[in-house]
Amino acid sequence: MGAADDLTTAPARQHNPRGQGHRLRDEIIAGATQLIERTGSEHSITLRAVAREIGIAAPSIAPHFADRAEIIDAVVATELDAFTKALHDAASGVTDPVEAILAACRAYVALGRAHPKPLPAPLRTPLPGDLGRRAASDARDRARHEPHHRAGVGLVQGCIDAGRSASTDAFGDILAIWMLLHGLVALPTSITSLPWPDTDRTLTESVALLARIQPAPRRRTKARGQR
Amino acid sequence: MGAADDLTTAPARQHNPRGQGHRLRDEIIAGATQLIERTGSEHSITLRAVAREIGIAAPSIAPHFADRAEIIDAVVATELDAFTKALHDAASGVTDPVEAILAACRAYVALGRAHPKPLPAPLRTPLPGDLGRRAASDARDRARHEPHHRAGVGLVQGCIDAGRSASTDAFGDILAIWMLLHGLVALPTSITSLPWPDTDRTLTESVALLARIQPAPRRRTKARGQR
DNA sequence: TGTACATCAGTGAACGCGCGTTCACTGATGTAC
DNA sequence: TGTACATCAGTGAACGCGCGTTCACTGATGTAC
Repeated sequence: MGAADDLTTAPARQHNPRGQGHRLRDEIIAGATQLIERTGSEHSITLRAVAREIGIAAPSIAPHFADRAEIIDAVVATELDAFTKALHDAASGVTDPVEAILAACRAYVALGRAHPKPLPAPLRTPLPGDLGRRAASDARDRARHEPHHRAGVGLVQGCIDAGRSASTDAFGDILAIWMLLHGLVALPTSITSLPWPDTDRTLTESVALLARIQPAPRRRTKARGQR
Repeated sequence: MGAADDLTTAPARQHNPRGQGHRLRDEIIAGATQLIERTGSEHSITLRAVAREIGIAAPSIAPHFADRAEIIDAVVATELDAFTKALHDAASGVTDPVEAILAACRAYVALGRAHPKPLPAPLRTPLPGDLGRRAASDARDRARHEPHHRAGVGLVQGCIDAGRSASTDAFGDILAIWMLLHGLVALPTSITSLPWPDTDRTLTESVALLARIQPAPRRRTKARGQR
């Protein structure tokens, strides 16, 4: 065991500075996310596997997470934050209210499909399996999902206010749209043998129906080629 | 180890008759289904657990199933058959075409929700995780899902033929409805903290929209209080 | 300014457990002669 | 009609593996005196 070994073997991770132990928590979440993305399944999340992934000893996880469910929960929470932000960004630059809601819906589907099959799309099967059981902390769960729900209500309301939607229940209609989007992400991915129609066409048409979009803008002085 | 033990301990299962070894296969599927229903997760399917459930030795499974994925696959196939049949039954007695499609949709959601959370609703997350990988035998996968898809096309077509639907694409429209139903089953179950609207109302309204159901029946001599 | 000590951050060997798989086997039943 | 043998259906002990968890520890850094 000469000095050479210190160079070839993993050099015994240097500790985080005092009071900064929580930094490891973020590394654990990042490692778990990588693991899910690489293997395509949250099955692969075990304490030992995550520890291996980021090069620490398995017991070092204990101070930060009680069990694998807590780690997965943290991954989901992180992804959901990014997801909510991406949805917001997708719609925020768009002035036409119908185009805005469609842009958000397209972003939803794109994000959902970008993730590997089983878990990490926060939407795919939002809180699966045993996780669902422990994440039952309803207040937190709600705090996670309400932001994009509220944003969705706003998008439908925008169409109503502009006279582009006949909806009288923005609250309920956006949930129906959400259900459709969930299926639009999940079904063609898992049942690959059926001849699913073009995603964007389905999305555009079906969202328009569920949002009760009206064909004519109703505004008198609609500029035509104005874009 | 007297004769009394033969009565109190499990009496060393008597073999199936010669040539009937395949009977055990059905027992294994039934045991696995029970296990999933009881634990609420296909995680609980292990060769040993299934063997325990039906009182056989673990190696006895090997001749019938190569691994746990094959067992889960068989459970899904069995459930899908029952599911397709239930959908058919739900709609077959109904003469009004709009009511028929709604009845099938209600049956879909009821069946989906009747099953424990994660797997066994064949629809919930149809072919999850590692299963998806191995069930890639596309021809079989298609043979499983095409029957209820075709039935769905027929239901929409029935509405079109009766002048109750403005749909020009029964094929695509039923798929959009399927996506909605998938979300209607999955989302309120997994995200319990949001104030989901009444399921039946959402279903009735949204399916009518996606199937492009027209408000007026168009038939001249519509009987009013006829039931 | 020193120095002893407490605390923090993390290690590494060892454990018991359930898992899938192997291997030699048992006992009933059909079949060849 | 007997009898030896092959086959089928399934058993039970043993294995090696990865897992979560325990336990005593190490070494750096801040703090009290």
